[in-house]
Amino acid sequence: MRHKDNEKHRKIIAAATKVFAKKGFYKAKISDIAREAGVADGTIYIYFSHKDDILISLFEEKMKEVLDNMERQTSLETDPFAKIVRFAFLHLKLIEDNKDMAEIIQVELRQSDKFMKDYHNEKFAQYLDLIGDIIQEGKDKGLIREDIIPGIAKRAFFGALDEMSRFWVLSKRRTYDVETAARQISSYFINGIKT
Amino acid sequence: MRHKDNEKHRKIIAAATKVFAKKGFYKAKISDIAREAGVADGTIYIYFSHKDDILISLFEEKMKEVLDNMERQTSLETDPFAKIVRFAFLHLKLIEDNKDMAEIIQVELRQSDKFMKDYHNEKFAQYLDLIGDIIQEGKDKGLIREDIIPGIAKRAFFGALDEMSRFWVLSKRRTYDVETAARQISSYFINGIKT
Amino acid sequence: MRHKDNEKHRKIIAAATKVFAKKGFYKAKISDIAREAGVADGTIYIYFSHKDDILISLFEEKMKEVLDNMERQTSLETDPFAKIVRFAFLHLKLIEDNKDMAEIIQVELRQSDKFMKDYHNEKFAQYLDLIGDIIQEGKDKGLIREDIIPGIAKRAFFGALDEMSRFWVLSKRRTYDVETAARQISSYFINGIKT
Amino acid sequence: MRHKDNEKHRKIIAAATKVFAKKGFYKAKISDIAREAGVADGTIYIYFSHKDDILISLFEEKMKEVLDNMERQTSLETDPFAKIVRFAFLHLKLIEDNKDMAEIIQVELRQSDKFMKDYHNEKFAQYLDLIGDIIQEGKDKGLIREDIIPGIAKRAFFGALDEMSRFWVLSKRRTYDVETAARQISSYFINGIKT
DNA sequence: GATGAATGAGTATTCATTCAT
DNA sequence: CATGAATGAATACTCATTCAT
Repeated sequence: MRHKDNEKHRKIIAAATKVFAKKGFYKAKISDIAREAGVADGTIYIYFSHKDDILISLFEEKMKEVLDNMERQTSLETDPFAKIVRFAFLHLKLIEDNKDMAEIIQVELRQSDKFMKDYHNEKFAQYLDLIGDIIQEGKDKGLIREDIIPGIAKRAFFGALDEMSRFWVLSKRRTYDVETAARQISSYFINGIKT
Repeated sequence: MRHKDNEKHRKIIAAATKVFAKKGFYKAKISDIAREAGVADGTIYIYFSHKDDILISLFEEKMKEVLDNMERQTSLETDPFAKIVRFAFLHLKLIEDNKDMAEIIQVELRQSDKFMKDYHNEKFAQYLDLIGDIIQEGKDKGLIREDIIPGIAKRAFFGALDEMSRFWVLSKRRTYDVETAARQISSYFINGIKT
Repeated sequence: MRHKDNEKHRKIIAAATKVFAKKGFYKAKISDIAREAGVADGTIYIYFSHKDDILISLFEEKMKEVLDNMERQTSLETDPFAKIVRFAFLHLKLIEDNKDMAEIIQVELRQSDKFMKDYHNEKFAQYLDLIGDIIQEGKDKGLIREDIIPGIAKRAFFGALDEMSRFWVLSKRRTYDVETAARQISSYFINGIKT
Repeated sequence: MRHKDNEKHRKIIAAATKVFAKKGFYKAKISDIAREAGVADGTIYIYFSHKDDILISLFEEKMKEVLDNMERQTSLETDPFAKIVRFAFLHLKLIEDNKDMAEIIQVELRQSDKFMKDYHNEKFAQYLDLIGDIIQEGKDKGLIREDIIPGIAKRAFFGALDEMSRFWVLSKRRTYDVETAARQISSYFINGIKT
């Protein structure tokens, strides 16, 4: 009955996304998620072993999707700078289109013990490395200054985008439009590191 | 008995800083903090009305200190770009010198309901505005491009620094030294926005 | 699983009756009641929302039973004076047969905030009105003096019986037998108000 | 410094009367009483050894006064029935004039462990015996029926008055005036027991 | 697989009482 | 005597997790 399994699993993840975003991880009760998903409390433990697991699964599934998508999209461009511009736009667009998810990643995820302590955040490292690879490519092509350290630069660029999205998530409104913010931030970065 | 009051208050804040950083806000028990501070559980409630209050007090006191210090230090420079370099260095140095505090601000603070919901984070806005004011000054002096939007740029710069410090806090090691990171990040930013 | 529900509910009420009578409302711990009922502490909160709710439920259930019984029994007599004699006897007999319950109603019930403040004691008013109605009936039939005020008389009669039972409850012994006390008290009252 | 002692003692008793009546014994905090009395918390423990002691002292002092007064007043009458009428009136008048005190005696006193368990309520027994003595006197004079049992009759009469005052205390209003209630209740009783 | 009643460990907060000043 | 800061024992209630049906 594989089909049915996936169906329940999906419904629980969807319900948890809603409930975590609304109440926060610690305040969200398993029974809230169960009610929202239309299943019994105990059913959740057939698909997830702990409360933390729901949060982590939710994060991993979404991150896999995001990673795949971002990889595909940036590879459509050949110019490293064009890749950077596209990355900025897609990242901020993603936040805009997935407010609940964004709030969970920005705020709630950090409240899970298991996530913060036991979980080596590989997916996030891969996401950062997408930027690192673009920068390295730029350096190889002589487009980016030799003294730029990719390990710092990728974090600086990601941090700039992330702070923008944190602002949007917490202020519950978008002061600047996605395109403007993406263009500004990628322009600082590109001008900042180009040869 | 004013002296004694401040003494206890200080000891509790210091103990809480340690315990929150080690265990996280939700997992930290009042009795842990009391033991660490060398007082009885009940004594904590003479100085703070709730568990949340300890966290918020801790944040406000530190932020006031940081703000005052950062304001004083940046005003020693006259060139806006020199101010930016100094800001980056001081910010990262501060994180390095206050690991516990940094971890609390990065991670734990967001777990306090009262903090996230009822508290308008004025101190943080003022901190960001220190950067915003430098950028505006640079634009006024013709050193920074006219099209740069300070509301986005200040967040991009802060975010770049913050992501670097988050990396340090979470990885529990400093891969790059403070001076290198500060120089890199401020160079991206300055080159990125200068005329 | 309706049967099981009622079973647990009943067991908790029975345990609470015992514990409240022995220790008093404030001193009775939820865990005492749980142990006595043979359930976990948390189980109590499946059936009752607060500690006060146990006390109030306990009171209401017993009062309903008492009221129904008293109404049925007094209606078996046609003579108002015979009704009064029977009321006195049944009231004191009830106390004798339900020492724990009587002590709770006499003493503990008043320690519940919710009971004293938010709860309009309708059941007790109905109980008093059983006496009031008998007196009115007696007046209508010309058996009781015209100047008798039912609102005072019903309280005087109930108070006389209640003081007797308070004495029994607090002294932990019955100095006079139920029948003697009932006959004495109803005789004072009947002779006192008859035409 | 005897005079000063009595002064503080008196102030604390007065404050406690107010606070117990308003909040109830369990909810009244020592610090509430201290504030109301204008002394420090610790000062209360110079004059009383426990919280219960305040309640018990308060009760004893008032009862002594009441007993003395009631004894003096009833001895002014020679006719036992006139004594009964006067007793009823004085008792209800006392309640009316000392609402706070009455509420404490009716309700709060029973919340003190020490009072209910360790304290043999001698003063109250003496108060009841005032009625018992009057009834015995009436029997000796041939005014009251031989079959009347004073131990039951005194409680019936006191209970009638007490229920009336409980009604007044709890309903926070006086539905009938003191004189009417006293006349009614003593008339039931006198007619009920006279030869 | 699904249910949901039952479990019981876990903790912030209160407040009577003490005692150094 | 008076103070009031400090103490720390005491407890109702929550909720993740289990397991008999």
